[in-house]
Amino acid sequence: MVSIKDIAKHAGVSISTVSYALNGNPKVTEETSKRILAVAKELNYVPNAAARTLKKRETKIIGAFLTTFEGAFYGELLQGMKEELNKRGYDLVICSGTQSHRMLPEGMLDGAIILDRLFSDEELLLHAARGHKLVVLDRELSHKNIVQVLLDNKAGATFATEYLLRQGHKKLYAVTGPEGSFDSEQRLAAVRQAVQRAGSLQYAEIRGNFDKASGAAAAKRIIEEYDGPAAVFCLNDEMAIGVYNALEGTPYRVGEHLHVVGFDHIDISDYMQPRLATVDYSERRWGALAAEQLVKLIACEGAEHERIYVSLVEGESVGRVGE
Amino acid sequence: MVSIKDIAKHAGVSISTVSYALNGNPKVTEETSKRILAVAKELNYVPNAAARTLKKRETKIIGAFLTTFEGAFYGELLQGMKEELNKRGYDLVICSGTQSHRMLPEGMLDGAIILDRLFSDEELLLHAARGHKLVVLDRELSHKNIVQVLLDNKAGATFATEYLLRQGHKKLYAVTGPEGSFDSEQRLAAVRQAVQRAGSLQYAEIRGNFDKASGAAAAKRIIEEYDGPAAVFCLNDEMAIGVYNALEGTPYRVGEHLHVVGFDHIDISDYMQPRLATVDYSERRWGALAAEQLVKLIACEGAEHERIYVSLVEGESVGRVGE
DNA sequence: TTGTATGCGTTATCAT
DNA sequence: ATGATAACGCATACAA
Repeated sequence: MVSIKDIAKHAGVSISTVSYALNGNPKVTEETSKRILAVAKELNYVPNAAARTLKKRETKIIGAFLTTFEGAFYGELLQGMKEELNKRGYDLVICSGTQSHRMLPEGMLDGAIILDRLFSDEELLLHAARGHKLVVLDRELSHKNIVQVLLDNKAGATFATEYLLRQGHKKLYAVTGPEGSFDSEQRLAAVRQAVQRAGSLQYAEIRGNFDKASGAAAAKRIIEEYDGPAAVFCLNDEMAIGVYNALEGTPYRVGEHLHVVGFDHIDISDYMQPRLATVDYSERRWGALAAEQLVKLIACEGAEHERIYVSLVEGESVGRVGE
Repeated sequence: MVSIKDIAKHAGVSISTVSYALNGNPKVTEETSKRILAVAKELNYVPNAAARTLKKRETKIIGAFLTTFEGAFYGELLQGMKEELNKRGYDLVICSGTQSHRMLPEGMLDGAIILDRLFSDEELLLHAARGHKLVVLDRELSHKNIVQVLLDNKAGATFATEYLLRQGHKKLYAVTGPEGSFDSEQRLAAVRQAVQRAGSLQYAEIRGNFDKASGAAAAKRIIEEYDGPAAVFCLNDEMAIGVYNALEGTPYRVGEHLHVVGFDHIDISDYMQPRLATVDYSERRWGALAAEQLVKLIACEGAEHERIYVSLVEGESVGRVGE
């Protein structure tokens, strides 16, 4: 490995001069600087990250933590983060699994964006207490080193529910996410509120898991007790796909017998037959905003909690009933 | 930040004793060791990664480089890598974009798995020449510090093409991936070979981009010049979805007018109507094998090039013609 | 068994 | 404008 010491030797200067030259410090002459840079290139010099980090106590790397790489990989969200971070001189790495949590306290990251139930609130608060900067996308958590950038789940779920009610539906199912999911719980709370406001109607909740299989299972149960048009709010699109699949080969049709709304507006929802009504938001913007707030937090520039706005996308998966 | 120096002070021993104790070196008494560990826990000690790396010249972190985070295609692949690496004491981080390439030469990674056309062959060879260990999943590259773990594209494309021919098809389209894609080129070569072997039949290639839009564009063109059943081998499933979409609202049907085969066996291919014929392989196994080889390479245990086997999944997207 | 001392590659402070 | 030198936190060879 070639270090600044080698460069110094070859250029006939001291290591401090080399360091200055490499970092563009104006203290060193244009002349020597140019010579040093040339030698550095000649020797294929690359600075050692560990040494720089040890000295400067920063890595210029941000970690995004996901529960798993599978399923919805949050492609656009991550892309949004990456672009924003790169613009601001940071690199992004994606991490998953409890093993990788060590990277935060060990100082390999200047900050982290959390979308990962494998982190407990306590653990995050501990890291924050040690001075690590965090942005959480999947929970509410109060600490001066933590900022929240959250989806407006409440608005989304309210839009969806009221849409179903507006279409005349009197029988409503909510298919939830897994136990303890922040998104699921927030959405569910909004549904309950909207249902309560609406007054007399049949309402039931079915526990799901945010995956296709649990959507299909929910559909099966709904079919079994079918006694007229039912509205089904799947708390994410993935489960709505499961509902569609479960109806294949049965006499029941989406938009006719089961009226389905999803959440997330994932790519294929536009291509589903009938087209899936869902709740839309910009993943990219979400990621970019999270990144922006994290950088501000690190720079101590007064980062603030943010909310990502959502909108309803209507579709033929929901038909009118009643009158 | 609390360092071993602090622990030493609190425990009334020297820093080397602390270091030994923390690393489980048997040179230190059970007694003192226990006391030191207790103090460490008490003080919430966490080792500093930069310092450890600077000294040991290893990070125990592997980087996987992707061209982009978008498209949910690599979830299982990454999961396979992660699980295998974790088992072997390594952590995995996912990186994307040329900016992040620096992590490799700067020594933040003990090795890298490459699936990223943003890396040129020259750049990879340069890193390898510097002693960095690489596994490439998207090209053939010869160097003692590089091992290849490649999909058996040739077998897959041959299976797909021969399947179409077996079903009596005489008119064949291949919809390709982007210019310079290794997978696309390998698959295409195999198609050409199979076509040539088959003798007299109509064959045309349409340049695609591995995304839905280019699949749809290809379908439009095929429809325009339609003059009887046509077989369409989309070199990945994503483009096959595009073909399906493009046919919506036209009188043409998949499995009847256009006979489609894809490649990758992505999740939704099983749910498409009609079910998509495609080429299957285990992403998870691919990732695990890549990880395994990389670790071997790092440990200088004679890693070897590997091949991931594939198989054909038949589907109603292809019907019989002729006789 | 424990302590002392050195160096990993940088940055940065202080002399010169 | 440039050089000598001291950290940064840790591992380890060697001394005691």
